[in-house]
Amino acid sequence: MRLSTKGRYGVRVLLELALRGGGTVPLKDIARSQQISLLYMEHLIAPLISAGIVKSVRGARGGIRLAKPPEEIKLSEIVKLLEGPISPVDCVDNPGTCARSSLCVTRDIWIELKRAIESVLESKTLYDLAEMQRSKGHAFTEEMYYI
Amino acid sequence: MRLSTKGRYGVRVLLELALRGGGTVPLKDIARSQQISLLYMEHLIAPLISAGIVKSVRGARGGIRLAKPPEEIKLSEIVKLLEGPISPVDCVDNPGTCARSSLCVTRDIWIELKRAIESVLESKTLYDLAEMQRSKGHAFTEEMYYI
DNA sequence: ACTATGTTGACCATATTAGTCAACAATAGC
DNA sequence: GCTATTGTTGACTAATATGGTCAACATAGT
Repeated sequence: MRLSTKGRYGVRVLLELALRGGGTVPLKDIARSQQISLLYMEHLIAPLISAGIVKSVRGARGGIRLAKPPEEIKLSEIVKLLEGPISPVDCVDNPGTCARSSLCVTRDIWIELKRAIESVLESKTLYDLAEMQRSKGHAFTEEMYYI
Repeated sequence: MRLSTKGRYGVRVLLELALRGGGTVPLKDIARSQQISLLYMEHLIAPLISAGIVKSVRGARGGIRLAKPPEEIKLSEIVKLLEGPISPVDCVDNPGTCARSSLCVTRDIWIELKRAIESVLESKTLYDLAEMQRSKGHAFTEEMYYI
């Protein structure tokens, strides 16, 4: 039940965008403040751009910004885009993968588990995270100049 | 957020033991009815034996059985033994792994996520699963002879 | 003794993860 | 229009995890 760096990094990057406000931010700056490899980050961003969560601007003084207001971006979206389906096992979304799906009670448990996970991730938006961050008394500046 | 075969197989094996009642069952039989490689299953069982969830008997007419009543075996135990800690990311259990843990709101989300997962797995025992299976109208026999 | 089981550790193929590199595309500013 | 600065893409790679097999051994029943 682990999250890979994709999901973790992705959420951090988008949270930083939310905290910075609406401006376009070069990948390099985010990579530095989040201490993520720039080249790796580029690959993380790609699916977020395709999905219309992030908008990018090429060329000098380019960068990325949120394509939607933070309150419209749920964590579940981000995690699904970067980690794939939430389901702990395949048969949850796709009963056909296992012949005993219809009789299987372990599947029922995994369904319940998926719902529990999804309910947490559906209930939080980037706006919520940004608010949490601000109420911790550490807005963007501190994160920015870390290290 | 995926479960490996270890966790899935492990739960299925133990559920079959619970459904069969208290008797000692050869690994071979379980491997056959669950369609799991016997040699792989042996490795799955080992940590369950060490943890005192399963008792084994060597030699002719040997096998395994539950070491405790099914209602005392929570799914969370099984999953933890076979998959490792429930936490979606390391910093949840071990804040020291990341210098920003104390200021990090994404960590707070992962903590919430862990709690949601744990709450599902803590609330279900093998007894509950066995009951669910029986009330589905498909007790052990059907599972047993499933090819 | 012999056979039927479980135990252990070494081994292996494949997939996934986490990244790097190089070539390219587009934009701003001169 | 040139150049520096950015993002885009696909190929590549090292390390690790996954899912399994094999062989040697330990132990119990007949």
